[in-house]
Amino acid sequence: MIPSMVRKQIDNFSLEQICLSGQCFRMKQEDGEENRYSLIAGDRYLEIEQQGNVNTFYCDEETFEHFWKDYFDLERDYADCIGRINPRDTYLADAASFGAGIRILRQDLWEMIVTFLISQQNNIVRIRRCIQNICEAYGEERTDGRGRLYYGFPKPEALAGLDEDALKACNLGYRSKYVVRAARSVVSGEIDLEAVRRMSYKKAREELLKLFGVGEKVADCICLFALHHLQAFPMDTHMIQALNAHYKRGFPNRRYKDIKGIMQQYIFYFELFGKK
DNA sequence: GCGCAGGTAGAGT
DNA sequence: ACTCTACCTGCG
Repeated sequence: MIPSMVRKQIDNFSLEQICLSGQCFRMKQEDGEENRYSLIAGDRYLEIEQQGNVNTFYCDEETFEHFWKDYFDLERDYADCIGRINPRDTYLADAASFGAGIRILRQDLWEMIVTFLISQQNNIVRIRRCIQNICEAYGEERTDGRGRLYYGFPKPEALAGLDEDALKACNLGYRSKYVVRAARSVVSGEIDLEAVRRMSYKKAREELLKLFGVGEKVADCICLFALHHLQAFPMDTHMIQALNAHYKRGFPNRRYKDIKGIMQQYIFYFELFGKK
């Protein structure tokens, strides 16, 4: 049987940039295969090949239309967002031009809660390893299209019963208890993820802040990368530095009110990878 | 050895 | 309302 695939031309879409922009820790470039990426989202596995603006998604049409199109936010016109940048703001214009291929994904809520709990005071290499570790230890085994084994993301139920320090074995360090307690909060119904999904940005943020270990930065990352609240503007150390250097009179929140999160990603990515 | 990496909770002013 | 510090771990 020939594996099914979907081929699409898409502008402003760079898998490399999405992969590096630090919002998705389960997408990686396949070694030895230059333009090929693999991605695990929840329990789904996808391979994509990217040559210029031609993208081949290795899945059937139905799955692409129903899931991945939405996941990668392919319906949104990012050129239009970039076009809204104040031309006199050369810093933001440069950042956006550098990161034009970034897209804000629509990732799984539970997965983002755990991922960004792990991200605090941590570096990207280790974050990826931590996630890989908990998936291998507590995620369900699955096989991809080529018969290779991979692990889904551990469900709250799989983590809720653990000792608070159990995930230190997965290199989470002091973040172990944050993750275990979050799992308990979900399983006990103390926080209702389905309800959070339906909430406004303000309400969802408030709700997420109730979780032990979730502060403002992590709550905003979850709002942006899982709930697609584009008003969210996560402030981490890099953003504080960038805003101090380039927006002494404050970031123009009003102008970008409904797409601040996209601008945040351009700045963040530019700060990390754009400087020579 | 020491400081830091995409923070946060808790205690102390 | 601020400011300070401990917190795991690995890497330079």
